Amino acid sequence: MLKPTKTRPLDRIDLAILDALQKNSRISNVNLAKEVNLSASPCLDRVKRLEAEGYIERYGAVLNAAKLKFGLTAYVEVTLDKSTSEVFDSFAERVQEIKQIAECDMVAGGFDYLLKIRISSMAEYRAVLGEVVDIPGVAKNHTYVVIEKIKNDEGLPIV
Amino acid sequence: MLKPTKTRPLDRIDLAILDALQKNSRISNVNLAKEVNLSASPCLDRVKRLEAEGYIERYGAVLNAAKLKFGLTAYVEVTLDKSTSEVFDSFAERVQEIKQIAECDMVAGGFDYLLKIRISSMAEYRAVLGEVVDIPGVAKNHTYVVIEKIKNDEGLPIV
DNA sequence: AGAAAAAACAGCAGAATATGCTGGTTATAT
DNA sequence: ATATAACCAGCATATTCTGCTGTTTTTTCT
Repeated sequence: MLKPTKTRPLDRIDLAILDALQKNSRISNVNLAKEVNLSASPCLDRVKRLEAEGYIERYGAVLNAAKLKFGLTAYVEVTLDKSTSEVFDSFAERVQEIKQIAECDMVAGGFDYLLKIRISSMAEYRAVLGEVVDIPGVAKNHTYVVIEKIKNDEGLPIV
Repeated sequence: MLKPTKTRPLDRIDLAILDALQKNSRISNVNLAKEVNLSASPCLDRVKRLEAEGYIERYGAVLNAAKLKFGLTAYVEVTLDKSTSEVFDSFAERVQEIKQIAECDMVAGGFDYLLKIRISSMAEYRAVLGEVVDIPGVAKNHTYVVIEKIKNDEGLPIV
């Protein structure tokens, strides 16, 4: 019989560590320990455990999109004309290859996929849209260009 | 007379540094230097400069949403019934307060705002939707629940 | 409730890293 | 061609990481 991996629930300190790290992943361990009222060693132990248990997927830097020529964002709704796993799979595959597609979700409620694309200009948007509509099975699409960012994704509200 | 701040374009090494950091912000400076074929000091200088010039907005940890009770994602399209700056402002203000709203963009092309919400259950979704429709000026909304994540946002494709 | 076991904790020491400084090189502009 | 400025590598010191030890607290089982 398979013993389930011992998965202790997270306590208040674990959540404080996760929140501190998602707000600033380059904080030194000693400062992190101070922030969560722990000494350095147990704090480091907990961070290692949270990493090992998969609560932390990765540490990343958030870059300034506008300064790096990705100032425009658009959402594209895509409808496929056939619902076969073959069409789904080839669509998913092509989506990985088009680097301007930042995110792609399969959704329920009216169309099939919602794409978030990041581009530098409408000319580049036009080029990307051309690539998307050429994917086999794509029947319809509709684009919504972002005019203003109202709320930025700053991580999970775990506190 | 105001001298424009000397803004040198980014070279290949700068881009390599930014890409390495967005993929792993906790890399040590000496390893980062190795990766971009530099010695430690100039590498650190460049990182500091990229931070100061705003290319790096912040360093964060990406947490596992499913393990932290945010396993469901939904997109909500919202249409307002009046286009006054007063309605816009109060909407933006309320959006900041509702913590399940991870992202909010004002868009052109059919409706006014696209919300990305993260919740743990349909019951919580129902509660959040109630809060959204109670914001003054909200006329219509439509929800698309995410069935499958096809492509995750892994940062800007700067290489 | 009490004893045994397990987990968590703080402090310490050696290894690794960050960081400011110096001198030398390369690129840029006049 | 020369002067100027930016960039680079290496070094020294201060800080931080990280594994280890003994102690305390919490949990579990009787």
